[in-house]
Amino acid sequence: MPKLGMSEIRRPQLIQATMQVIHEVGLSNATVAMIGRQANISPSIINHYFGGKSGLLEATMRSILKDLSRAVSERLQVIPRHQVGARIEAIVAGNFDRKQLDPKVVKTWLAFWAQAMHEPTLARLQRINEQRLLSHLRNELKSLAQTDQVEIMAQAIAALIDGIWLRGALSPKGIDRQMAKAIIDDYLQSKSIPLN
Amino acid sequence: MPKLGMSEIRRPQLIQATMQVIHEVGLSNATVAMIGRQANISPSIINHYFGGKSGLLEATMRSILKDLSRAVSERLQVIPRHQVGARIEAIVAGNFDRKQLDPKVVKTWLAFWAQAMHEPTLARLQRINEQRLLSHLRNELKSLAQTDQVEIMAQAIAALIDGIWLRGALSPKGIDRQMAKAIIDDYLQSKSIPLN
Amino acid sequence: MPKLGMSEIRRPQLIQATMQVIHEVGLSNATVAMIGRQANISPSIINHYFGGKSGLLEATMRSILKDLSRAVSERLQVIPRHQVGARIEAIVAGNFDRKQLDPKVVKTWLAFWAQAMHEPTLARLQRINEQRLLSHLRNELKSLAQTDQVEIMAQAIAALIDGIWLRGALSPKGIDRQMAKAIIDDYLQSKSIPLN
Amino acid sequence: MPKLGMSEIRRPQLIQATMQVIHEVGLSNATVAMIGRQANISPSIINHYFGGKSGLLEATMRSILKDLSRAVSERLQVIPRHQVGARIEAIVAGNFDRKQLDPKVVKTWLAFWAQAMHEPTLARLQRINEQRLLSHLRNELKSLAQTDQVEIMAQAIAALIDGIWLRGALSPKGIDRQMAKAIIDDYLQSKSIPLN
DNA sequence: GATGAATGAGCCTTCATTCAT
DNA sequence: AATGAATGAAGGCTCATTCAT
Repeated sequence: MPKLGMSEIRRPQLIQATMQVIHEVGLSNATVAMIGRQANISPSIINHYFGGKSGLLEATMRSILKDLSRAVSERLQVIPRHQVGARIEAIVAGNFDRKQLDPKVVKTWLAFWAQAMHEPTLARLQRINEQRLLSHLRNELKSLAQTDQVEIMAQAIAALIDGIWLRGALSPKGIDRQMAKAIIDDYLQSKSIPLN
Repeated sequence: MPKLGMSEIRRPQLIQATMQVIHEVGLSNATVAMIGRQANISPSIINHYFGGKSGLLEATMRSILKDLSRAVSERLQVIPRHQVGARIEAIVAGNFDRKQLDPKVVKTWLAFWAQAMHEPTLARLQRINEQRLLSHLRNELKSLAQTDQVEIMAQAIAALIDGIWLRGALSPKGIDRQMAKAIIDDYLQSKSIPLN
Repeated sequence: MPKLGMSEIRRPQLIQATMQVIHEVGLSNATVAMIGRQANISPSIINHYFGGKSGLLEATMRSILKDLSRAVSERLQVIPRHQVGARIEAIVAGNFDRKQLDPKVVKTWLAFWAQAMHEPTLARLQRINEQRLLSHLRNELKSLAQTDQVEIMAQAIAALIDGIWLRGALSPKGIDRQMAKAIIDDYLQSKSIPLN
Repeated sequence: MPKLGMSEIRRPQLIQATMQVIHEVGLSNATVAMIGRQANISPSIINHYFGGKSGLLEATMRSILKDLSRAVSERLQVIPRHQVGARIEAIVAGNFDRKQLDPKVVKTWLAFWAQAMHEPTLARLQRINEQRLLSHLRNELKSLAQTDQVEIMAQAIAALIDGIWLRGALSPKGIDRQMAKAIIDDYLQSKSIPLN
């Protein structure tokens, strides 16, 4: 966790460097030295401010999660409460925001997931994120159906988002934003949710 | 890839040990020595037969993929061609086969995905698997709708399967097989696909 | 030292294989497995018959030394005792016998020397060879000069032989047999030794 | 090759330690750990600065070659151009400089030669040295004889130097500096080169 | 605050050798 | 006589981390 006092210019540089290196060689092959070199920062300082390699990954993920959260919030803010379909589309769009599709970010997500299974700190981070999406969706859906259906639909949409994202991440073609929207809109229509 | 000649008794032991160790400490912390100890096998022989740590992961994933493939095939075999809904349910059920939900297997999958982004051999393995699911689904759906819809539905079901699987994997509660079936059946009903 | 009983066909094969592998990768990188493969012989048998890697090098050098010894003897036998110049030339020619110039043999010699400094068994072998050349030369020269001069000339000729051989071995052009003869003949002439 | 920045005190220590260990157990048995221990330096730092074991050998040989080169140059500098015999004696003496006769150095030379046949970097080093001696000698001799004779004499003296050196290195008595001088002076006299 | 020198722990891998067949 | 499976020991090297400047 970032001690205050670290130059606020260098922090984002370091986080970008972390993602870049993970992009190039993977988390397990990434070394503190590589990351430092990428950011033109001495490796020692990474230890000093982030308390080691895993602290750096945590900070990096916090940054990505914040971006994700903002991408969703911004889109929701401009859509009235009662336009449920549009609001769900906004949530989806936020999850497929351009920043989240950057290959660097994509690879960092995957590395994060694999690592989160073995580091409690990361696991907590992951759980919060997982629940946030669900709760956003439940929130929108609760006016449209009864509890059981709400739960199923929320889980379905969340699964669609994550599933499309994952399959795209693993495919050489990358994540197709249009396709994602088409698939989920189609689902919403099947469920008679008007998109406005 | 496993040279022939390795005792056919020890191979599966070694693969189980690999998954067990990945389960316990994660792929990046897993050492050949740990795996050897777990299987009561000298680390040297692992290198001899699998050509190193990454060869071992590859062999392990091939084994998991074969299990997955069989889990689907077996279920499909007993359902007539024309019962499309049931066949899709069979595909889904195969993907949520008990073996695939074992935490050891789940963690190995995640490690595999993260690693596949940086090792071509693993990437190829991953791509084959990704396509196999899609092609199974397209095959079933093509008698029900026109091409465009088939594609969207196939992608949706694939995404639901992977998304539910992933979210379950990352959740402390694990993967809920009933829930998975409920969500996907609900989707099929929305699409007016009879489940027989 | 070769236990009797080893197939007399395989022994020379193994020695050839040893030199071949030393030629290709050097002694320190040569492994028993490589040598076995080269000779189509299981590595275990090398241990069985030669008592390990160093025993194999010893046997190989014994074989080379025997060849060298024979190359000299054969040439001396056909030259009358009193034709001292010609006999010295014969000794020189034997040391530059075609077999001794084979790159495989050359590299094995160098490896042997380096190793001999640290293995008594090899050192003894080396010492015998070193003395044999000197004593051959002293033998021929003693009728031509007085003791002091004999010693100096014997040492000089021995040094010329070994020096030319060594410099050639280390040069990319290899050992030049004609040049060797020219240099040493020139030396003998300077010393007024008639070549007949 | 040595990255700059390594403490200039420790570099020579490390090179001495390398020779010492080669002296004791030979190059192939020498381990980075042994050398580090000998110099009171952690093995890791050797890799850091020399890029591995072979880099260390290279640095060590460069150091020995520099000593050799200086030993010759110093002696040549104090002898007038026209005293050819004395200058050749100086070259010889430089090659038999006390430092070069140290058993540690002798064994390192032998190890170097054997290794140079299989490592291009070392081979280049070796070739430069081989040519330097010849060109020194040709330079001195060219005023005394015609081209053909010059070449033969240069090769002869070079061979005598290396041959005496090698035979001494391999002999339990070591290299005899007086004997070396006697043999080569004798050769020069036979060739009517005045020693002044 | 920042750096680079230094380290020690540990991992992958190789290999000579042994053993059961 | 011969083999190939198996092992234990060890080596080179990498890397996160610490320390003195």
